[in-house]
Amino acid sequence: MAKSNSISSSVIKRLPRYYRFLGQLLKEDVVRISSQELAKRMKLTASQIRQDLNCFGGFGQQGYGYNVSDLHEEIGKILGVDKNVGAILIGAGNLGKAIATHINFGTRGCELIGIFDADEKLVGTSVGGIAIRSPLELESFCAKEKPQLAILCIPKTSTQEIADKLVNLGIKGFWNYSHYDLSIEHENIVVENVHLGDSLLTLTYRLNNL
Amino acid sequence: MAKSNSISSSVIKRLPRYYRFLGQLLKEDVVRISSQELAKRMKLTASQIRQDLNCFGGFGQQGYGYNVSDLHEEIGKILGVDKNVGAILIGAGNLGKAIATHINFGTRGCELIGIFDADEKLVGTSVGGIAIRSPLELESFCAKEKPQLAILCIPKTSTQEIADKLVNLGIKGFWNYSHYDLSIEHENIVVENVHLGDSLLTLTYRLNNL
DNA sequence: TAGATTGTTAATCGATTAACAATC
DNA sequence: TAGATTGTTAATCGATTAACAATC
Repeated sequence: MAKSNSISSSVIKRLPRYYRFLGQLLKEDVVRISSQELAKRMKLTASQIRQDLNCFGGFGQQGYGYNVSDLHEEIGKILGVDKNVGAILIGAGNLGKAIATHINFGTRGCELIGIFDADEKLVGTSVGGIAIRSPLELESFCAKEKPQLAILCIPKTSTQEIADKLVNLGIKGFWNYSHYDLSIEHENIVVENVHLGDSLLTLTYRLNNL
Repeated sequence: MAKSNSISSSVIKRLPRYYRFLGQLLKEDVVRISSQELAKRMKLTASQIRQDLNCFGGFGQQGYGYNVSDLHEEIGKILGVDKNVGAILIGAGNLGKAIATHINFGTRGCELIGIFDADEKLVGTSVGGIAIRSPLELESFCAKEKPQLAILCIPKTSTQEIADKLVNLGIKGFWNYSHYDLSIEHENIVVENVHLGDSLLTLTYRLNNL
């Protein structure tokens, strides 16, 4: 897909939200919706919705609007919810365990296939039905199962080192929860740094400046 | 502070990252840094850094750059890390527990002072040294302790209802982890919707479109 | 003083919004 | 056909980058 890389990240970041709202409309048995109605629900402008959707093609019909079910499916395809990307979790502390059990990977084009933790007391136990393995098994596991995605729930001091190692084992994407801004020099590697602490700080800033 | 509300949210969202990087420089015993050096580290432009900082005042010195310790402290003050905002957690499931134990509230101007869960089996137990209470106690607790911030780790179906209730109990800010886009009609309420699932979807989108 | 680097204004770039012809 | 609403182009707005005078 040549076009895909040219989509601005502002648009991409809005796609999951469209997908969620359309899923909700589907649940409410709404068959069709106009950009105007959807804009009202999502607190956006109708213009923006039409612009965003037209990055990927004309999903609507003049005089009618958008078919909710079709549009939901189309956006799902764009996001790749029908894919099955193998994911491994590194670090099974409080946060790692919560991610493993709380995130619905299946509906997001992923499957959690392995969990690793250096703590020997955890190795052998399981979280959400998935056994926790020793990092020593990482190499053979990746060679066999070929996960493409790694979720990092480890201390910031080891993040860069482990990420570099994982790149060599074939990992193409990082969902990074460590308090460290991961950046990978290799080409064709994607990183999503999640900084929950930053999110809290922007909230308290706004709270203190009401 | 009249000025505070006029700061664009693009700038505000970058502040915690500046704060983190300056904290790291401080650890590395770096005394002074130029916008250019900092830009290189943070993968930003020097222009942007100077523009951002000058929203709040001239923290630098021509010909010298910025004093790391001073700038760190100034940004900390702007973000309000020296404040002590009372926070309550609603919902002590996997995610709630992880938030309670994993987030360092103290260094972010907050203090977690109460946890609530409707599950009777959880009431009376504690997480991170804080007792889990019944939602029945919510009203009296808020009247007494006056928390300003609520962290919502509850199912999406009950989010809006509970949030509206909490507004009436004096809550001014919501850190919302439920899979629901919370919006509050009342004035002077701030909401930060965290959608971890959306974050994963944008990552898989990019992964599938490399 | 000369060199370095800020603070700030001006230029550019990109994203959002408005407008409207196309068309269902 | 008439009305509604899209797809798309043009206008606006805001954010980022560049440039440079001020100044330490």
